[in-house]
Amino acid sequence: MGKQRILLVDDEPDILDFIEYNLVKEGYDVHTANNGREGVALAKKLLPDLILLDVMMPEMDGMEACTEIREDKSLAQTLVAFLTARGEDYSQIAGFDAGADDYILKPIKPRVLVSRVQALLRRKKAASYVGGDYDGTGLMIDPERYVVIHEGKEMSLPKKEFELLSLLASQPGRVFSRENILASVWGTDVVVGDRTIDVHIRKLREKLGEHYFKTVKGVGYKFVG
Amino acid sequence: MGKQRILLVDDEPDILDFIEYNLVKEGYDVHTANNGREGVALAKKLLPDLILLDVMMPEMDGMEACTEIREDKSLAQTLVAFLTARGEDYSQIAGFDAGADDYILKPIKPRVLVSRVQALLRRKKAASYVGGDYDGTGLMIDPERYVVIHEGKEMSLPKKEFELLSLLASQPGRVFSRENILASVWGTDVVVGDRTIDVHIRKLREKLGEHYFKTVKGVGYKFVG
DNA sequence: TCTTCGTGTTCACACTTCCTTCACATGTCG
DNA sequence: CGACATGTGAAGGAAGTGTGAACACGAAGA
Repeated sequence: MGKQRILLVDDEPDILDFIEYNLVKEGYDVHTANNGREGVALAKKLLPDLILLDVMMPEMDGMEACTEIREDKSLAQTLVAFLTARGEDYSQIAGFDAGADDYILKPIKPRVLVSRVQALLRRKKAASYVGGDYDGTGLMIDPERYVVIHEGKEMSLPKKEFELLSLLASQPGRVFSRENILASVWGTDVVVGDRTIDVHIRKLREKLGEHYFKTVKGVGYKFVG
Repeated sequence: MGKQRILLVDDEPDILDFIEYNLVKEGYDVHTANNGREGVALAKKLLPDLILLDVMMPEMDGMEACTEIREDKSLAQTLVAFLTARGEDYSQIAGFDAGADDYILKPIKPRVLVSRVQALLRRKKAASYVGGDYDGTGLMIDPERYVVIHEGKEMSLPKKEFELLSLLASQPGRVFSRENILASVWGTDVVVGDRTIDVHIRKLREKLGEHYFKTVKGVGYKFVG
């Protein structure tokens, strides 16, 4: 399942570095942006697991950004946490529910930050798998045993295929762009041609059946339960 | 099963030292953490046999930690015991069942502690046979004597092979990553190349048969009953 | 002391599977 | 019909694992 990805958005480079350092140390895949606009744009590409959003920023502040994030369906699974200074107009934040999942107070203490982040991501991880109970007909993905149960048969898939399937099936019906898929399954630093995705999709189709994977031309692929 | 591993979580260094001393003396492999957050993180790496958890701690208290531990399937086999001071709000603890296996009252008396711990781990040991009752065909593991009964024949395995087998067979079907295996069988401080694992797997295959051990490329190994 | 054996580790090499790429075919939409 | 995106088959390379053998070490015994 690779590293979990965090997007960090703040306009102060010092704070960016500081938080990034602490999260990278814990093994997260951390990306940064300097303002809300950049942050939202990057979020759509990366599909991070968690976005840490400073409230006070130029260009687009945290709450605006959060609102946009919440409007984007592809980011429905992404958690958002605000970073707020104690002195800031708290009522405004508390009163206006932009859909954040957590609030973290500045000044930031590394341990607190890390444990909050871990807690958030743990909850997400626990809830991120498909199919729920197996009814005998559908498709069930079991990440712990690394197998897929399909029409009663248990089959094991190669790593990349398994991860690709896991991603698509995590939100049935949702279209994932090639960019999204590359970022999630291959990671952001690996460079592979995007035709590679097609080939893996083909293999999944061969193994599980055509109908599960729908191609959306010019956009990407989606899983249909 | 070699030394049994105990993770001790408490925020008071004195108590940590005191308990650690007493348990090490009894031959346990003791690790420590200073708060719940650290404790949970360490538990996932070490997969200890028993976790002793102070109830009152900063960062993350014992009950929170226990709840999280119980949510992690890889720790399903791990026992949890609370350390509680007589004065602490006992009703809260008794009322909220976080899934602890035992409660040990402070102040801690060495003899009591040790005997409770031994009792807990004995129960665990007794319950660690594979395949339930022995039907003459399967595989049975006897941790007391470092012996495996396979197809009616009793055979003794070298330490590392035995521990590796015990680990994999403790949760048949589950894939263990090389990282997990190293932490559990070799411990966290020993440094060995992970190809070593392959070699031990090979030996187990030679002795017990290919089919028990399935390789999941890029991920790890799993035991198939 | 010297040998012998069992164990644990590492290494080099063989092998298999998987991943990726490419070229070309097919399909879709204006 | 073009222009573009995706499907398909095959081929090469990369990554990960299996395998045989050598070495180090300590224990047990001659």
